[in-house]
Amino acid sequence: MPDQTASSGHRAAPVHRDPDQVPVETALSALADPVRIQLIRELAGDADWTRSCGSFDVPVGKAALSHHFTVLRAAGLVEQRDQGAKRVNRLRRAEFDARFPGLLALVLRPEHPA
Amino acid sequence: MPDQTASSGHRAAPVHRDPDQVPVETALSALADPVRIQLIRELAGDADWTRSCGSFDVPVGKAALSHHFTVLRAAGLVEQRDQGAKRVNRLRRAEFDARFPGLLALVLRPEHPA
DNA sequence: CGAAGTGTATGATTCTCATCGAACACCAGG
DNA sequence: CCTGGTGTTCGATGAGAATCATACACTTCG
Repeated sequence: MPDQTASSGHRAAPVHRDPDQVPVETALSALADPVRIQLIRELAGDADWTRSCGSFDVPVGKAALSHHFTVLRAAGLVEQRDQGAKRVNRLRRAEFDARFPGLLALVLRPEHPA
Repeated sequence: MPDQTASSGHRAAPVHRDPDQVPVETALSALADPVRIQLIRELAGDADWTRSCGSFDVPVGKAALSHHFTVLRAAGLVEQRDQGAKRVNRLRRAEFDARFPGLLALVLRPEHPA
């Protein structure tokens, strides 16, 4: 009977970085990619811990997707948690916004004025 | 006897792009480079039209420097004007900030306290 | 005019990064 | 236990970016 806190296992454990320790240049280059921008936007649209990595509609394979999440974690933009077989995500809104005020808003903002 | 408005000549004329027509991704990748960040920072420290392209203390050659300015122009970050033999620069603070509020501030902000 | 200074254009080189395919590890369910 | 689903890792590939050295165009000044 599986524990309700789930994940009794010992797995790789995703490497996170606190937004406070992220250089500006890293944050900018993390967001300067169309695929990652789309990930952030979709992630912002749903509640925390409701989206698994594979649930995003992006035009890349699994390997590339995994890479993008690594970049996002290293930039302090997303947090990941293992939930059973899946790895679920959370956008670190408050923390990231405290470190880089307004930056997330620019990316989440609806595209092209005209 | 040189005209006081200077530049009687017919030269290449630098290609500019209005910040309103710049995609977010372009702005971010333009600022996601250490050399260009330094250029923006130095440029912000002095008055408009007082800095020529060669007056920046960056660890790259002339060709690469010229390339970086091309990128900055295409991102709507700087404006250039020919003044005699030199090409002088101006940071498009207001216009760029109107298009991407807060972004320039993040880059100009003093680097991580610790 | 000739020389020196400033910036651009071109071509080649190097590096980084995004991507894929395949192999592997882990979890859940029959 | 075996199978299908999820995600990571590895190696290789390709595209794009940054850089340099050289050559060129234009300006200014002697």
